[in-house]
Amino acid sequence: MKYIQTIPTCETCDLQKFSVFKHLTKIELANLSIDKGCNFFKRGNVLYNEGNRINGFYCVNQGVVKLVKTGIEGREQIIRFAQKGDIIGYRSILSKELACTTAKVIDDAVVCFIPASKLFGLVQNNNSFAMELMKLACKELGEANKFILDIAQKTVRERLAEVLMLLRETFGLDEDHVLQILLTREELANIVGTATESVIRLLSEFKSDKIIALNGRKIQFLNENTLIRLSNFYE
Amino acid sequence: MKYIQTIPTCETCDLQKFSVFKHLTKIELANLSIDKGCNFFKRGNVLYNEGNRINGFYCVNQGVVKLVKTGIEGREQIIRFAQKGDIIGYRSILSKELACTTAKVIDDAVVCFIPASKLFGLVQNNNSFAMELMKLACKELGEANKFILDIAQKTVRERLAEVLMLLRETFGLDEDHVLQILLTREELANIVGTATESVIRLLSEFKSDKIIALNGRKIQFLNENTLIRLSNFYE
DNA sequence: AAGTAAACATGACAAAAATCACAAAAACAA
DNA sequence: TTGTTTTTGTGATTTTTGTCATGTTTACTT
Repeated sequence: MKYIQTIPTCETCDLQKFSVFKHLTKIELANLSIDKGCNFFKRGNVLYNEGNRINGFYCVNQGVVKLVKTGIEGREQIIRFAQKGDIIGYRSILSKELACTTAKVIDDAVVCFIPASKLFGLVQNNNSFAMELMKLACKELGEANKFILDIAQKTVRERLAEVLMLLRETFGLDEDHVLQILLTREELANIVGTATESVIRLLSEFKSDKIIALNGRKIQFLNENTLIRLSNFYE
Repeated sequence: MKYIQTIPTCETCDLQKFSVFKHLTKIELANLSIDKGCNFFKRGNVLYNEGNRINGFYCVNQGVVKLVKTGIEGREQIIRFAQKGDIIGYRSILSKELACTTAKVIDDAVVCFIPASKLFGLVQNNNSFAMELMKLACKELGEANKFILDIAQKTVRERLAEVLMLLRETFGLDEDHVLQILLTREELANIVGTATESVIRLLSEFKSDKIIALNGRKIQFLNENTLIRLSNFYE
């Protein structure tokens, strides 16, 4: 964890245009920058731990953070990812509960920290912001509900196929159709909710079926339609 | 579905004291009652279907409603229950998405319907209400995340034990320790995320272990500590 | 009250997935 | 670079869970 020399100000941060902060006035943005902390975190760094009381929320400026819950015998379940423009920790502030996840950096990141008071201030004074925040929470809730259905009803193969497509949507592919996020097999297993060995086996199966190509942690998408079909996509 | 003669007004509704509406002024409550619909629904009635665009939200005055997502081959997954004082449908209004669940009555219910415009009006003009609503969404999100972990990592037996304890918390027991909600084995399976046969087998197992007693759909709790232990409860 | 449909129960079996054991490869640190 | 740790990969085995078949009981309908 390294202190950043030039703290990106919220006013000049181009991420705010697309984020939950998009309806803030110049003054509100300037005010947001005051008291704001900003740090650089390497892969493996933890922003906060499950069960912590956090007194602010985090805005990811660069890199990728995974939010995980720790279960039986320390086994992690990845709940979601946060990348540039995403905010994390706001749930536990708003519901006045302890953090329900651990936030761990998986791709070297620059993350800003904003005290809870600022969040409450904005909610009080800017209705559009309150609405945006609510929309965000409700969207996440919808996604969580969808995931509950999937994990309850789909096979591991279907879920892995679906997770690959979700990762594709979230992180995109480069010009060679290579997924723009590197995850260990264990991390993949911790999203899908299965054993690491199962992911390894299924990935090689997808590979021999020419659906994907593998090169270390790089996953190249060769046949997305089949992947969608394998995920038992409906609706 | 029967029209109620005497529509309960929001001002006189004693549920509002404990609900998300607790910070509304008398005037706001009176205003909420205008345009409000209120109906009686029998078990099996559907308030709205997954995929519907709903233009209002529902407040449960009496009875129990289950929120389900429909998955593979029509198999239902119960996401949550709503009972007296709970509101449903607000998620899809706030996130401006289609309903992500179907709301089905499982215990004869009186349910009020409030147009979306009223909700937006309150969010705009009453910051405490906006905060309450946010808190609610964030609390639900936390519960959903917890459930994802459970379903991903626990065995069916552990999940059933946990679900029984959750139902106990939500609906309570009578003086004979009988759970105050009647669910079919299939509905239990649709909460736990397993096959109906598995629930039947595990319930009889719990019964022969003297953890519960069964009488039709009535479940009597004989040994809650063992149930908690079986649920692999930690933290 | 009789007939029909739904829910409950149980056994046998099959499928899916976890676990264990171990080896090879890759990543990391000194 | 070398040694160490982590990650990846594979086979064998066991456990868990789902599916299918069938019979019984209970609830609902007319």
